[in-house]
Amino acid sequence: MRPEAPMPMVNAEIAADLNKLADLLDIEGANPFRVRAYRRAARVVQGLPRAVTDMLAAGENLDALPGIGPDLAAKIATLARGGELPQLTKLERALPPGIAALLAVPGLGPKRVHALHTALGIDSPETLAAAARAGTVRTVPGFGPGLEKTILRGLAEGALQQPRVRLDLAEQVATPLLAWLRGAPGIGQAALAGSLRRRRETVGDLDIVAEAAVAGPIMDRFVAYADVARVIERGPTRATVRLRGGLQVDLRVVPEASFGAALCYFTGSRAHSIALRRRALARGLKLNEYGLFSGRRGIAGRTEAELYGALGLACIPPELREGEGEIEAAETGRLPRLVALSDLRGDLHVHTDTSDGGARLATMAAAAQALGHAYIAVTDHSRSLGMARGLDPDRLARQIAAIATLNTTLRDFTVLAGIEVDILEDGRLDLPDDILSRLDLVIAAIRSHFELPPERQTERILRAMDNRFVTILAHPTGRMIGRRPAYALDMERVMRAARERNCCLEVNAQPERLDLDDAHCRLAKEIGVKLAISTDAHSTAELGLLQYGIDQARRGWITAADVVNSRPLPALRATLRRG
DNA sequence: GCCGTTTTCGGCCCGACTGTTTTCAGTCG
Repeated sequence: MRPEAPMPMVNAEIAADLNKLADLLDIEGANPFRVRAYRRAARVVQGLPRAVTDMLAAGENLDALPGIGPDLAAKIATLARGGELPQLTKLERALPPGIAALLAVPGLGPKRVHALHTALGIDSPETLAAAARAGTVRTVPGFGPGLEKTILRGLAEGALQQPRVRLDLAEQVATPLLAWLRGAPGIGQAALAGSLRRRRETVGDLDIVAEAAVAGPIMDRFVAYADVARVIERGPTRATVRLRGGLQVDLRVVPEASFGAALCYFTGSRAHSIALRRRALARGLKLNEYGLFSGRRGIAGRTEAELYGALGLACIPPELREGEGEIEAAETGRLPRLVALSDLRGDLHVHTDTSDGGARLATMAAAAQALGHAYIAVTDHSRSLGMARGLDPDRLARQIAAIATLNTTLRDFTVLAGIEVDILEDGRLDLPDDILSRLDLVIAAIRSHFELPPERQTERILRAMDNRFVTILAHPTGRMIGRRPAYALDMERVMRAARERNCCLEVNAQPERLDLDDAHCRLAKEIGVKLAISTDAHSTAELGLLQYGIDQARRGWITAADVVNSRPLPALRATLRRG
C-alpha cells in the first residue's frame, strides 16, 4: 500500500486555519498588525471565487492577491496541499484548543483571554463560566464584578454562536425599526448602513446612522422600541441594543454636516474604510466619522459623494465597498455602471400551478406585467420531480398551447414558453429533444444527486449544456444559505463551457439561494459568460424578489450588458437561440 | 506580515464606550 496522500484543503478550511492562527497569535500577544494580516488573508481566501488548489495547479501566484505577500502565499499553498504549518502546530501545543472560542465572549479580547489563562488557567467557555460563577474572575487584575457579569450574561445568551441573518429577514426587522426612529423629534436624515446596505447575503447586525442637532431624543426613542430586549451600551451619541429575535443593532447620531461621513464609515466594509483613511493620510488629510479634515478645517462630510470627491474618487456604490479593487477603479474612472432593477425587462424563471407554483398562468402573467415587465418565461418543473407535479411531454405540450392562446390576449406583454428540466444523474435531460425544441427557452437544473464527486458533477453539467436546446443553467451551485452547501464542482470549467455553448448562468434571486453569489458573478463577468437574473417565483408575491438577485449581481460588478433579461424581447430571443 | 505619489524600513484607521481605575486599557465597530 502506498502511504495516504495528504488531503487537499478547500478554501473555507484554509481560511479557518488562518483565522485560528490569527486568534492564537493574538492571545499570545503577537504584533497586532501581523495578526491583522492573517485575518485579512483568511477573508481574501474565503472570498475567492475559485479553489486555491485550482489556482496553484494553473501556476498562478497567490502573492498577487491583495494583502498576501510571499510568506502568506507559501503558508496558504502549504495548507492547500494538505500540509501542516509548524507555526500553528506549535501554537496549538502551547495554547489549549478551546481558548480561541473565548474571543467570541462579549467583553473579552486577546489581552483579557491571555490574562485569564495565565492567572486562572481558563482555557474554554466551560472553565470560564465556572470561574465567573465562583466569583474568581474578579480577582484577576483589571477585572471586576462588572466584567464578571458581562461575561456570564454573554455566555448565557449564547453569544458564542450568534448566526448571521439572511438579508431579507434582517430587512424585515430593520425597516419598521427605522420607521420608528424617524418619528423622533428633531431627527433629520436616517439610514440603514453596514452590511445590509452593502447588500451582503447575510448580515451579522444592523447599523443605523441618523442626523440631528441634539442626539438625546433619538437615543431615548431607540432604546424605547418595543422589540428591544436589552440595552447593551448607551452613550451620548451611540447606543447598542439586542432585539428579542437576537439581532444586535447599533445606532449612531451625528450632526448634519457629518452625515455623509458617518454613513460612509458605518457602511464599511472595514477594509474599504481603512483603505479610504489610508488614502486620506497619504494626502495629508484625516478621515473619521465626522468628516474629512485638513488640520482642524473640515473639507467634506455632508454627503458621501462630496467625501469621495474630495478624495479624488467617483462615488462608489455601497455594494462594491469591499476593498476588492473599487478604490482603484473609482480613481481611474473605471467604476462599472451597475445593473439596476429598472434595467430588467422581464423574469426568466417562473412557476405556475401546473407544477408546484401557487398561481395560475394568467395570474402570474398579469402580476408580472403589473410590475412593469415586458415578458416572463414560464418554466415549470419536468416530470422526474414527482413531488412538484412535474410535467411530462403531453402536459408540457398542453402548456405550450395554453401560453400561445394567452399571448393572443395580451398587449405589450409576452409569455415565453419554457421548462425547468431536471439534469439526470448521467447528464441527460428529463425530457426528449422533440418537445424541448418547441420551447422558447430551456432551463436545466440539478435537483438530485448532490453528492457526486466534483469531477462527475462537472461532467454531468457539461453534458447537460451540450444539449443545444439548453439556454440557462439554473441555480448553478445548488447552495441553500444556512441549510445546504454548494455541491462540489469546477465552476470555472462550467463557466467556460457555458460561454462556448452560448448558454447563460442564472442568478437565482430567492433570498435563501442567491445562486450564483456575488463572487461567482464577478468570475462570470471575467470569463465572459452571460447571466439571467430570475426570481424562480412560485407565487405572484415572489415576482418581487428580483431585487435580491440584482443586489448580488451588483456586488459582482455586473452591468446591464452582462444580463440577458435586460434586453428587449427581440434581442433576448436572438440571444437565447443556440448554434 | 504587508507595503510604498513621503518610505524597501517603519509605519500600519480612528473614535465611542465600559469598567476599571484615580488617568486609562481594552474592546468594539
